[in-house]
Amino acid sequence: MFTERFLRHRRGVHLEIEERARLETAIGEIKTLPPRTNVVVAGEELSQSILLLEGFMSRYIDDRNGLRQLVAVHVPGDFVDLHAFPLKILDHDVATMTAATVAIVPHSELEAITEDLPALSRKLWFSTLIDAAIHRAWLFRLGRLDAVGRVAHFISETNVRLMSAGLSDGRRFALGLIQSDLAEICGLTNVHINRVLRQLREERLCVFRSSLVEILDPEKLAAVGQFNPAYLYIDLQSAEAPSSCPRPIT
Amino acid sequence: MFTERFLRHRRGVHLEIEERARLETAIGEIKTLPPRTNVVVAGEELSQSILLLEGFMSRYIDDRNGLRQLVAVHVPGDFVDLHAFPLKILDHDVATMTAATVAIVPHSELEAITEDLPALSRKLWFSTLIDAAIHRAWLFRLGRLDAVGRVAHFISETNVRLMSAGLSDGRRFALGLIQSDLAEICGLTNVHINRVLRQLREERLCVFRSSLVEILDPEKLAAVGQFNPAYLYIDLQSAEAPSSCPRPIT
DNA sequence: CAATCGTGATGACACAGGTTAATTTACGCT
DNA sequence: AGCGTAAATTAACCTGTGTCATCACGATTG
Repeated sequence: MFTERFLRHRRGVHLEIEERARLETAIGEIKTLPPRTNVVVAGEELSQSILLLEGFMSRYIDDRNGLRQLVAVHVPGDFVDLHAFPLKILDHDVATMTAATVAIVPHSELEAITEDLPALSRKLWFSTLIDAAIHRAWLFRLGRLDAVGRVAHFISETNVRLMSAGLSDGRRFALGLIQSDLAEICGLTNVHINRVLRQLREERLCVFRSSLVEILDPEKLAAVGQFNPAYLYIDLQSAEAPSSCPRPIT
Repeated sequence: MFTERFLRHRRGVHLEIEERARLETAIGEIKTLPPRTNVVVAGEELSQSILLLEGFMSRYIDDRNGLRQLVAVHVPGDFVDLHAFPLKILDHDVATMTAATVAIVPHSELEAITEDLPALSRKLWFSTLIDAAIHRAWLFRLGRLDAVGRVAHFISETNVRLMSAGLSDGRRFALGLIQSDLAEICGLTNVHINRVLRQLREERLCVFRSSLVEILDPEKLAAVGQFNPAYLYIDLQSAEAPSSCPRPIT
Protein backbone atom coordinates (compact mmCIF):
# COMPACT_ATOMS: atom_id res chain seq x y z
CA MET A 1 0.00 0.00 0.00
CA PHE A 2 2.15 2.80 -1.31
CA THR A 3 -0.57 5.43 -1.08
CA GLU A 4 -1.26 4.68 2.57
CA ARG A 5 -0.22 8.12 3.80
CA PHE A 6 -1.57 10.16 0.87
CA LEU A 7 -4.30 12.57 2.08
CA ARG A 8 -4.39 10.79 5.43
CA HIS A 9 -6.43 12.65 8.04
CA ARG A 10 -7.26 15.46 5.63
CA ARG A 11 -10.60 17.04 6.44
CA GLY A 12 -13.37 16.08 4.05
CA VAL A 13 -11.36 14.16 1.47
CA HIS A 14 -11.34 10.60 2.70
CA LEU A 15 -10.18 8.28 -0.09
CA GLU A 16 -12.58 5.47 -0.92
CA ILE A 17 -11.10 1.99 -1.20
CA GLU A 18 -11.60 1.89 -4.98
CA GLU A 19 -10.01 5.31 -5.34
CA ARG A 20 -6.97 4.23 -3.40
CA ALA A 21 -6.78 1.07 -5.48
CA ARG A 22 -6.91 3.13 -8.65
CA LEU A 23 -4.05 5.28 -7.45
CA GLU A 24 -2.03 2.21 -6.60
CA THR A 25 -2.40 0.89 -10.13
CA ALA A 26 -1.38 4.29 -11.49
CA ILE A 27 2.04 3.90 -9.93
CA GLY A 28 4.61 2.99 -12.53
CA GLU A 29 7.76 2.42 -10.58
CA ILE A 30 9.24 2.57 -7.08
CA LYS A 31 12.64 4.21 -6.79
CA THR A 32 15.16 4.84 -4.04
CA LEU A 33 17.12 8.07 -4.31
CA PRO A 34 20.29 9.21 -2.52
CA PRO A 35 20.26 12.36 -0.37
CA ARG A 36 20.64 15.74 -2.09
CA THR A 37 19.59 14.46 -5.50
CA ASN A 38 17.96 16.82 -7.92
CA VAL A 39 14.92 15.23 -9.57
CA VAL A 40 13.18 18.11 -11.34
CA VAL A 41 14.70 21.14 -13.01
CA ALA A 42 12.69 24.32 -13.57
CA GLY A 43 11.61 24.80 -17.16
CA GLU A 44 11.86 21.18 -18.29
CA GLU A 45 8.78 19.43 -19.60
CA LEU A 46 7.59 16.64 -17.32
CA SER A 47 5.51 13.55 -18.01
CA GLN A 48 5.37 12.08 -14.53
CA SER A 49 4.93 13.08 -10.91
CA ILE A 50 6.38 11.79 -7.67
CA LEU A 51 4.62 10.47 -4.61
CA LEU A 52 7.01 10.56 -1.65
CA LEU A 53 6.99 7.34 0.37
CA GLU A 54 9.98 7.70 2.71
CA GLY A 55 12.40 10.52 3.44
CA PHE A 56 12.24 14.26 2.88
CA MET A 57 12.29 16.35 -0.27
CA SER A 58 12.35 20.05 -1.04
CA ARG A 59 11.32 22.50 -3.71
CA TYR A 60 13.46 25.59 -4.12
CA ILE A 61 14.38 28.67 -6.13
CA ASP A 62 17.97 29.90 -6.37
CA ASP A 63 18.83 33.56 -6.66
CA ARG A 64 21.47 34.86 -9.04
CA ASN A 65 24.18 34.61 -6.37
CA GLY A 66 23.39 30.97 -5.70
CA LEU A 67 21.55 31.68 -2.47
CA ARG A 68 18.64 29.31 -2.16
CA GLN A 69 15.09 29.81 -0.95
CA LEU A 70 13.18 26.67 -0.14
CA VAL A 71 9.52 27.06 -1.05
CA ALA A 72 8.38 23.69 0.27
CA VAL A 73 9.53 20.73 2.34
CA HIS A 74 7.79 17.44 1.66
CA VAL A 75 7.16 14.59 4.06
CA PRO A 76 6.14 11.00 3.37
CA GLY A 77 2.64 10.88 1.90
CA ASP A 78 3.04 14.09 -0.10
CA PHE A 79 2.44 14.08 -3.84
CA VAL A 80 5.54 16.23 -4.27
CA ASP A 81 5.21 17.57 -7.78
CA LEU A 82 1.63 16.79 -8.66
CA HIS A 83 1.60 20.46 -9.70
CA ALA A 84 3.52 19.33 -12.76
CA PHE A 85 0.50 17.43 -14.05
CA PRO A 86 -1.60 20.47 -14.96
CA LEU A 87 1.40 22.80 -15.34
CA LYS A 88 3.62 20.43 -17.39
CA ILE A 89 6.61 22.67 -16.67
CA LEU A 90 7.63 23.72 -13.18
CA ASP A 91 8.88 27.10 -12.06
CA HIS A 92 11.26 25.63 -9.49
CA ASP A 93 13.61 22.74 -8.82
CA VAL A 94 12.83 19.64 -6.77
CA ALA A 95 15.37 17.54 -4.88
CA THR A 96 15.71 15.00 -2.13
CA MET A 97 16.98 16.29 1.20
CA THR A 98 17.57 12.88 2.76
CA ALA A 99 17.64 9.47 1.16
CA ALA A 100 14.15 8.90 -0.18
CA THR A 101 11.83 6.29 -1.61
CA VAL A 102 9.38 7.53 -4.20
CA ALA A 103 6.59 6.20 -6.38
CA ILE A 104 6.54 7.44 -9.96
CA VAL A 105 3.13 8.18 -11.45
CA PRO A 106 2.90 8.83 -15.21
CA HIS A 107 0.77 11.78 -16.23
CA SER A 108 -1.05 9.56 -18.70
CA GLU A 109 -2.46 7.66 -15.72
CA LEU A 110 -3.48 10.88 -14.03
CA GLU A 111 -5.15 12.07 -17.18
CA ALA A 112 -7.13 8.85 -17.32
CA ILE A 113 -8.22 9.41 -13.73
CA THR A 114 -9.46 12.90 -14.55
CA GLU A 115 -11.49 11.41 -17.41
CA ASP A 116 -13.02 8.57 -15.39
CA LEU A 117 -13.17 9.62 -11.76
CA PRO A 118 -14.14 13.24 -11.14
CA ALA A 119 -14.39 12.72 -7.38
CA LEU A 120 -10.85 11.37 -7.15
CA SER A 121 -9.69 14.16 -9.45
CA ARG A 122 -11.06 16.74 -7.05
CA LYS A 123 -9.14 15.07 -4.25
CA LEU A 124 -5.93 15.23 -6.25
CA TRP A 125 -6.70 18.89 -6.92
CA PHE A 126 -7.33 19.34 -3.19
CA SER A 127 -3.92 17.95 -2.37
CA THR A 128 -2.18 20.52 -4.57
CA LEU A 129 -4.15 23.26 -2.84
CA ILE A 130 -2.87 22.09 0.53
CA ASP A 131 0.57 22.83 -0.85
CA ALA A 132 -0.65 26.30 -1.78
CA ALA A 133 -2.06 26.81 1.72
CA ILE A 134 1.31 25.83 3.14
CA HIS A 135 2.96 28.33 0.78
CA ARG A 136 0.73 31.02 2.27
CA ALA A 137 1.65 30.05 5.81
CA TRP A 138 5.30 30.31 4.77
CA LEU A 139 4.63 33.77 3.34
CA PHE A 140 3.22 34.79 6.69
CA ARG A 141 6.26 33.29 8.39
CA LEU A 142 8.74 35.19 6.23
CA GLY A 143 6.78 38.41 6.11
CA ARG A 144 5.67 38.82 9.70
CA LEU A 145 7.77 36.71 12.09
CA ASP A 146 11.21 37.39 13.48
CA ALA A 147 13.97 34.79 13.35
CA VAL A 148 12.91 32.86 16.46
CA GLY A 149 9.28 32.91 15.38
CA ARG A 150 10.12 31.59 11.91
CA VAL A 151 12.05 28.60 13.23
CA ALA A 152 9.40 27.91 15.87
CA HIS A 153 6.69 28.07 13.22
CA PHE A 154 8.49 25.70 10.88
CA ILE A 155 9.19 23.16 13.60
CA SER A 156 5.60 23.31 14.81
CA GLU A 157 4.29 22.83 11.29
CA THR A 158 6.61 19.94 10.57
CA ASN A 159 5.65 18.29 13.82
CA VAL A 160 1.95 18.32 12.96
CA ARG A 161 2.54 17.10 9.43
CA LEU A 162 4.69 14.26 10.70
CA MET A 163 2.14 13.35 13.35
CA SER A 164 -0.38 12.96 10.57
CA ALA A 165 2.09 10.75 8.71
CA GLY A 166 2.65 8.68 11.86
CA LEU A 167 6.25 9.85 12.07
CA SER A 168 6.08 12.02 15.19
CA ASP A 169 4.53 11.37 18.58
CA GLY A 170 3.97 15.11 19.02
CA ARG A 171 7.30 15.71 20.77
CA ARG A 172 10.01 13.84 18.94
CA PHE A 173 10.67 13.20 15.29
CA ALA A 174 13.55 12.40 12.97
CA LEU A 175 14.21 14.99 10.29
CA GLY A 176 17.32 14.74 8.19
CA LEU A 177 17.81 18.49 7.90
CA ILE A 178 20.92 20.45 8.80
CA GLN A 179 21.11 24.01 10.04
CA SER A 180 21.75 25.48 6.62
CA ASP A 181 18.54 23.82 5.40
CA LEU A 182 16.69 25.70 8.12
CA ALA A 183 18.42 28.87 6.94
CA GLU A 184 17.20 28.30 3.39
CA ILE A 185 13.69 27.62 4.67
CA CYS A 186 13.49 30.62 6.98
CA GLY A 187 15.26 33.20 4.85
CA LEU A 188 18.10 33.60 7.35
CA THR A 189 21.82 32.90 7.45
CA ASN A 190 23.08 29.68 8.97
CA VAL A 191 25.02 31.70 11.54
CA HIS A 192 21.82 33.25 12.75
CA ILE A 193 19.93 29.95 12.66
CA ASN A 194 22.58 28.66 15.00
CA ARG A 195 21.94 31.55 17.41
CA VAL A 196 18.19 30.94 17.23
CA LEU A 197 18.55 27.22 17.91
CA ARG A 198 20.70 27.96 20.92
CA GLN A 199 18.03 30.32 22.23
CA LEU A 200 15.26 27.75 21.70
CA ARG A 201 17.42 25.21 23.52
CA GLU A 202 18.22 27.53 26.42
CA GLU A 203 14.57 28.53 26.79
CA ARG A 204 13.69 24.83 26.89
CA LEU A 205 11.33 25.08 23.93
CA CYS A 206 12.99 22.61 21.62
CA VAL A 207 16.24 20.90 20.73
CA PHE A 208 17.04 20.65 17.05
CA ARG A 209 19.55 18.11 15.90
CA SER A 210 19.94 16.78 12.40
CA SER A 211 19.15 13.29 13.62
CA LEU A 212 16.32 14.14 16.02
CA VAL A 213 14.10 17.10 16.80
CA GLU A 214 12.74 17.18 20.35
CA ILE A 215 9.99 19.61 21.26
CA LEU A 216 10.05 20.26 24.99
CA ASP A 217 7.07 22.61 25.10
CA PRO A 218 4.81 22.31 22.03
CA GLU A 219 2.30 24.93 23.19
CA LYS A 220 4.89 27.58 23.91
CA LEU A 221 6.73 26.78 20.69
CA ALA A 222 3.52 27.21 18.71
CA ALA A 223 2.82 30.48 20.52
CA VAL A 224 6.27 31.84 19.71
CA GLY A 225 5.72 30.94 16.05
CA GLN A 226 2.08 32.17 16.04
CA PHE A 227 1.35 28.74 14.65
CA ASN A 228 -2.27 27.89 13.92
CA PRO A 229 -2.49 24.49 12.20
CA ALA A 230 -5.85 25.15 10.52
CA TYR A 231 -4.17 25.68 7.15
CA LEU A 232 -2.98 22.07 7.09
CA TYR A 233 -6.58 20.79 6.95
CA ILE A 234 -5.58 17.91 9.19
CA ASP A 235 -8.07 16.25 11.46
CA LEU A 236 -6.12 14.16 13.95
CA GLN A 237 -9.27 12.89 15.69
CA SER A 238 -9.15 9.89 13.42
CA ALA A 239 -5.43 9.35 14.04
CA GLU A 240 -4.43 6.02 15.43
CA ALA A 241 -1.80 6.09 18.17
CA PRO A 242 1.65 6.26 16.58
CA SER A 243 3.09 2.79 16.50
CA SER A 244 6.57 3.70 17.62
CA CYS A 245 8.49 6.67 18.92
CA PRO A 246 11.10 7.73 16.43
CA ARG A 247 14.64 7.09 17.48
CA PRO A 248 17.78 9.03 16.77
CA ILE A 249 19.60 7.90 13.67
CA THR A 250 22.83 6.35 14.85
CA MET B 1 -18.10 38.04 -22.09
CA PHE B 2 -17.26 38.10 -18.43
CA THR B 3 -14.62 35.37 -18.70
CA GLU B 4 -12.75 37.22 -21.41
CA ARG B 5 -9.59 37.69 -19.36
CA PHE B 6 -9.65 34.36 -17.54
CA LEU B 7 -6.54 32.29 -18.45
CA ARG B 8 -5.76 34.71 -21.25
CA HIS B 9 -2.30 34.15 -22.75
CA ARG B 10 -1.55 31.27 -20.41
CA ARG B 11 0.78 28.77 -21.99
CA GLY B 12 -0.90 25.55 -23.08
CA VAL B 13 -4.37 26.14 -21.66
CA HIS B 14 -6.26 27.94 -24.37
CA LEU B 15 -9.98 27.86 -23.59
CA GLU B 16 -12.15 26.41 -26.33
CA ILE B 17 -15.23 28.41 -27.33
CA GLU B 18 -17.58 25.85 -25.79
CA GLU B 19 -15.56 25.81 -22.59
CA ARG B 20 -15.76 29.55 -22.28
CA ALA B 21 -19.47 29.43 -22.97
CA ARG B 22 -19.89 26.84 -20.24
CA LEU B 23 -18.09 29.05 -17.78
CA GLU B 24 -20.26 32.01 -18.74
CA THR B 25 -23.40 30.04 -17.98
CA ALA B 26 -21.90 28.98 -14.65
CA ILE B 27 -21.87 32.60 -13.50
CA GLY B 28 -24.69 33.29 -11.11
CA GLU B 29 -24.50 36.98 -10.44
CA ILE B 30 -22.46 40.10 -11.17
CA LYS B 31 -21.70 42.34 -8.22
CA THR B 32 -19.98 45.65 -7.63
CA LEU B 33 -18.12 46.00 -4.35
CA PRO B 34 -16.74 49.09 -2.61
CA PRO B 35 -13.00 49.39 -1.84
CA ARG B 36 -11.65 47.65 1.27
CA THR B 37 -14.54 45.25 1.57
CA ASN B 38 -14.01 41.88 3.14
CA VAL B 39 -15.66 39.10 1.13
CA VAL B 40 -14.28 35.88 2.61
CA VAL B 41 -13.36 35.12 6.21
CA ALA B 42 -10.94 32.32 7.09
CA GLY B 43 -12.62 29.25 8.49
CA GLU B 44 -16.10 29.87 7.10
CA GLU B 45 -17.64 27.32 4.78
CA LEU B 46 -18.07 28.60 1.23
CA SER B 47 -20.41 27.55 -1.55
CA GLN B 48 -19.30 29.96 -4.26
CA SER B 49 -16.16 31.43 -5.77
CA ILE B 50 -15.36 34.82 -7.24
CA LEU B 51 -14.07 35.71 -10.68
CA LEU B 52 -12.61 39.21 -10.62
CA LEU B 53 -13.74 41.36 -13.56
CA GLU B 54 -12.58 44.86 -12.62
CA GLY B 55 -10.46 46.25 -9.80
CA PHE B 56 -7.97 44.69 -7.43
CA MET B 57 -8.42 42.24 -4.58
CA SER B 58 -6.15 40.72 -1.97
CA ARG B 59 -5.81 37.64 0.16
CA TYR B 60 -4.16 38.08 3.55
CA ILE B 61 -3.30 36.66 6.95
CA ASP B 62 -3.23 38.84 10.06
CA ASP B 63 -0.82 38.21 12.92
CA ARG B 64 -1.86 38.39 16.54
CA ASN B 65 -0.92 42.08 16.77
CA GLY B 66 -3.05 42.98 13.79
CA LEU B 67 -0.12 43.28 11.41
CA ARG B 68 -1.16 42.01 8.02
CA GLN B 69 0.69 39.89 5.46
CA LEU B 70 -0.77 39.89 1.99
CA VAL B 71 -0.35 36.48 0.38
CA ALA B 72 -1.83 37.42 -3.00
CA VAL B 73 -2.95 40.38 -5.05
CA HIS B 74 -5.51 39.66 -7.75
CA VAL B 75 -5.99 41.46 -11.02
CA PRO B 76 -8.95 41.36 -13.44
CA GLY B 77 -9.28 37.91 -14.98
CA ASP B 78 -8.21 36.06 -11.82
CA PHE B 79 -10.47 33.43 -10.33
CA VAL B 80 -9.74 34.85 -6.89
CA ASP B 81 -10.87 32.13 -4.52
CA LEU B 82 -11.33 29.17 -6.81
CA HIS B 83 -9.22 27.42 -4.16
CA ALA B 84 -12.36 27.41 -2.06
CA PHE B 85 -14.03 24.96 -4.43
CA PRO B 86 -11.92 21.91 -3.51
CA LEU B 87 -11.00 23.24 -0.06
CA LYS B 88 -14.50 24.43 1.00
CA ILE B 89 -12.94 26.42 3.85
CA LEU B 90 -10.16 28.93 3.34
CA ASP B 91 -7.15 29.50 5.58
CA HIS B 92 -7.10 33.25 4.91
CA ASP B 93 -9.31 36.29 4.33
CA VAL B 94 -10.18 37.84 0.99
CA ALA B 95 -11.04 41.49 0.39
CA THR B 96 -11.27 44.14 -2.28
CA MET B 97 -8.44 46.65 -2.38
CA THR B 98 -10.12 49.04 -4.82
CA ALA B 99 -13.71 49.19 -5.98
CA ALA B 100 -14.30 45.94 -7.84
CA THR B 101 -16.72 44.14 -10.10
CA VAL B 102 -16.95 40.40 -9.61
CA ALA B 103 -18.78 37.42 -11.06
CA ILE B 104 -20.10 34.91 -8.55
CA VAL B 105 -19.84 31.23 -9.52
CA PRO B 106 -21.69 28.67 -7.39
CA HIS B 107 -19.69 25.56 -6.48
CA SER B 108 -22.56 23.42 -7.70
CA GLU B 109 -21.83 24.68 -11.22
CA LEU B 110 -18.15 23.94 -10.82
CA GLU B 111 -18.91 20.48 -9.57
CA ALA B 112 -21.04 19.87 -12.64
CA ILE B 113 -18.15 20.98 -14.82
CA THR B 114 -15.79 18.52 -13.14
CA GLU B 115 -18.33 15.76 -13.83
CA ASP B 116 -18.88 16.65 -17.48
CA LEU B 117 -15.78 18.37 -18.80
CA PRO B 118 -12.49 16.90 -17.61
CA ALA B 119 -10.46 19.09 -19.96
CA LEU B 120 -12.01 22.29 -18.64
CA SER B 121 -11.60 20.96 -15.11
CA ARG B 122 -7.88 20.58 -15.67
CA LYS B 123 -7.74 24.17 -16.86
CA LEU B 124 -9.51 25.37 -13.72
CA TRP B 125 -7.03 23.30 -11.72
CA PHE B 126 -4.22 24.88 -13.72
CA SER B 127 -5.40 28.35 -12.82
CA THR B 128 -5.21 27.59 -9.09
CA LEU B 129 -1.68 26.29 -9.60
CA ILE B 130 -0.67 29.59 -11.17
CA ASP B 131 -1.66 31.14 -7.85
CA ALA B 132 0.59 28.62 -6.12
CA ALA B 133 3.46 29.48 -8.48
CA ILE B 134 2.98 33.15 -7.64
CA HIS B 135 3.03 32.25 -3.95
CA ARG B 136 6.42 30.63 -4.53
CA ALA B 137 7.76 33.69 -6.29
CA TRP B 138 6.58 35.75 -3.32
CA LEU B 139 8.41 33.36 -0.98
CA PHE B 140 11.56 33.96 -2.97
CA ARG B 141 10.92 37.69 -2.77
CA LEU B 142 10.50 37.71 1.00
CA GLY B 143 13.22 35.19 1.72
CA ARG B 144 16.01 36.35 -0.56
CA LEU B 145 15.52 39.97 -1.66
CA ASP B 146 16.23 43.17 0.21
CA ALA B 147 13.67 45.94 0.46
CA VAL B 148 14.41 47.56 -2.90
CA GLY B 149 14.46 44.17 -4.60
CA ARG B 150 11.11 43.19 -3.11
CA VAL B 151 9.35 46.29 -4.33
CA ALA B 152 11.01 46.07 -7.74
CA HIS B 153 9.97 42.43 -8.01
CA PHE B 154 6.37 43.14 -7.09
CA ILE B 155 6.05 46.02 -9.52
CA SER B 156 7.64 43.98 -12.31
CA GLU B 157 5.30 41.07 -11.64
CA THR B 158 2.23 43.26 -11.52
CA ASN B 159 3.24 44.95 -14.73
CA VAL B 160 3.43 41.65 -16.61
CA ARG B 161 0.16 40.39 -15.18
CA LEU B 162 -1.58 43.61 -16.13
CA MET B 163 -0.08 43.53 -19.62
CA SER B 164 -1.65 40.11 -20.05
CA ALA B 165 -4.96 41.53 -18.83
CA GLY B 166 -4.61 44.42 -21.29
CA LEU B 167 -4.31 46.92 -18.44
CA SER B 168 -0.69 47.94 -18.86
CA ASP B 169 1.27 48.99 -21.90
CA GLY B 170 4.47 47.71 -20.27
CA ARG B 171 5.36 51.06 -18.72
CA ARG B 172 2.28 52.57 -17.17
CA PHE B 173 -0.64 51.13 -15.30
CA ALA B 174 -3.25 52.16 -12.78
CA LEU B 175 -3.11 50.32 -9.48
CA GLY B 176 -5.24 51.51 -6.62
CA LEU B 177 -2.71 50.58 -3.95
CA ILE B 178 -1.28 52.87 -1.31
CA GLN B 179 2.15 52.66 0.29
CA SER B 180 0.95 50.69 3.29
CA ASP B 181 -0.44 48.05 0.89
CA LEU B 182 3.04 47.69 -0.53
CA ALA B 183 4.34 47.33 3.02
CA GLU B 184 1.90 44.49 3.72
CA ILE B 185 2.87 42.82 0.45
CA CYS B 186 6.62 43.11 0.93
CA GLY B 187 6.87 42.40 4.64
CA LEU B 188 8.21 45.89 5.39
CA THR B 189 7.03 48.96 7.29
CA ASN B 190 5.36 51.79 5.42
CA VAL B 191 8.12 54.13 6.55
CA HIS B 192 10.65 51.97 4.80
CA ILE B 193 8.47 51.51 1.73
CA ASN B 194 8.49 55.25 1.47
CA ARG B 195 12.30 55.32 1.52
CA VAL B 196 12.45 52.56 -1.10
CA LEU B 197 10.02 54.36 -3.41
CA ARG B 198 12.09 57.51 -3.14
CA GLN B 199 15.19 55.54 -4.08
CA LEU B 200 13.46 53.94 -7.07
CA ARG B 201 12.29 57.38 -8.13
CA GLU B 202 15.73 58.97 -7.71
CA GLU B 203 17.39 56.15 -9.61
CA ARG B 204 14.87 56.69 -12.39
CA LEU B 205 13.61 53.09 -12.26
CA CYS B 206 9.98 53.73 -11.49
CA VAL B 207 7.53 56.18 -10.00
CA PHE B 208 4.86 54.70 -7.78
CA ARG B 209 1.73 56.69 -7.14
CA SER B 210 -1.56 55.35 -5.90
CA SER B 211 -3.25 56.50 -9.07
CA LEU B 212 -0.53 55.53 -11.55
CA VAL B 213 2.61 53.42 -11.61
CA GLU B 214 5.18 54.45 -14.21
CA ILE B 215 8.09 52.18 -14.98
CA LEU B 216 10.94 54.21 -16.43
CA ASP B 217 13.35 51.33 -16.97
CA PRO B 218 11.61 47.92 -17.06
CA GLU B 219 14.80 45.93 -17.66
CA LYS B 220 16.73 47.50 -14.83
CA LEU B 221 13.74 47.24 -12.51
CA ALA B 222 13.44 43.53 -13.31
CA ALA B 223 17.16 43.10 -12.71
CA VAL B 224 16.99 44.79 -9.31
CA GLY B 225 14.12 42.49 -8.36
CA GLN B 226 15.73 39.40 -9.93
CA PHE B 227 12.43 39.05 -11.72
CA ASN B 228 12.03 36.18 -14.16
CA PRO B 229 8.42 36.02 -15.42
CA ALA B 230 8.51 32.30 -16.30
CA TYR B 231 6.45 31.42 -13.22
CA LEU B 232 3.48 33.37 -14.56
CA TYR B 233 3.12 30.96 -17.51
CA ILE B 234 2.21 33.91 -19.70
CA ASP B 235 2.89 33.82 -23.40
CA LEU B 236 2.59 37.38 -24.68
CA GLN B 237 3.33 36.39 -28.28
CA SER B 238 -0.38 36.36 -28.84
CA ALA B 239 -0.85 39.64 -26.98
CA GLU B 240 -2.27 42.61 -28.85
CA ALA B 241 0.23 45.04 -27.27
CA PRO B 242 3.52 43.71 -28.59
CA SER B 243 5.72 46.63 -27.47
CA SER B 244 8.38 46.17 -24.79
CA CYS B 245 7.92 43.40 -22.30
CA PRO B 246 10.51 42.72 -19.59
CA ARG B 247 12.81 39.81 -20.34
CA PRO B 248 14.27 37.20 -18.02
CA ILE B 249 17.55 38.29 -16.51
CA THR B 250 20.34 35.79 -16.29
C1' DC C 1 -14.24 78.09 6.88
C1' DA C 2 -12.05 75.32 10.45
C1' DA C 3 -11.43 70.66 11.83
C1' DT C 4 -10.41 66.07 10.99
C1' DC C 5 -8.49 62.18 8.74
C1' DG C 6 -5.91 59.46 5.53
C1' DT C 7 -1.73 59.46 3.16
C1' DG C 8 2.89 60.69 2.25
C1' DA C 9 7.50 62.40 3.61
C1' DT C 10 11.54 62.74 6.49
C1' DG C 11 14.93 62.76 10.46
C1' DA C 12 17.19 60.62 14.68
C1' DC C 13 18.13 56.68 16.84
C1' DA C 14 17.92 51.57 18.09
C1' DC C 15 18.59 46.87 17.21
C1' DA C 16 17.86 42.32 14.77
C1' DG C 17 20.22 39.96 11.83
C1' DG C 18 24.10 39.88 8.31
C1' DT C 19 29.15 39.38 7.54
C1' DT C 20 33.56 37.65 8.30
C1' DA C 21 36.58 34.76 10.32
C1' DA C 22 38.35 31.46 13.40
C1' DT C 23 37.72 27.24 16.14
C1' DT C 24 35.61 22.99 17.44
C1' DT C 25 32.96 18.92 16.72
C1' DA C 26 30.98 15.19 14.10
C1' DC C 27 31.30 11.86 10.77
C1' DG C 28 32.32 9.21 6.47
C1' DC C 29 36.21 6.89 4.33
C1' DT C 30 40.64 4.35 3.68
C1' DA D 1 42.63 4.30 14.16
C1' DG D 2 43.53 8.28 11.63
C1' DC D 3 42.45 11.40 8.02
C1' DG D 4 39.61 14.81 5.52
C1' DT D 5 35.64 17.22 4.95
C1' DA D 6 31.08 18.94 6.31
C1' DA D 7 28.61 20.87 9.98
C1' DA D 8 28.17 23.41 14.17
C1' DT D 9 29.61 27.06 17.22
C1' DT D 10 31.08 31.42 18.69
C1' DA D 11 32.94 36.31 18.70
C1' DA D 12 33.44 41.06 16.86
C1' DC D 13 31.75 44.13 14.07
C1' DC D 14 28.59 46.28 10.57
C1' DT D 15 24.26 47.65 8.24
C1' DG D 16 19.50 47.49 6.69
C1' DT D 17 15.34 48.09 8.43
C1' DG D 18 12.27 49.15 12.40
C1' DT D 19 10.67 52.56 15.75
C1' DC D 20 9.18 56.87 17.11
C1' DA D 21 8.14 61.38 16.27
C1' DT D 22 6.94 65.25 13.55
C1' DC D 23 5.24 67.79 9.66
C1' DA D 24 2.81 68.63 5.17
C1' DC D 25 -0.78 68.17 2.08
C1' DG D 26 -5.34 67.22 0.12
C1' DA D 27 -9.89 65.51 0.66
C1' DT D 28 -13.88 65.30 3.38
C1' DT D 29 -17.03 66.82 6.53
C1' DG D 30 -19.53 69.69 10.02
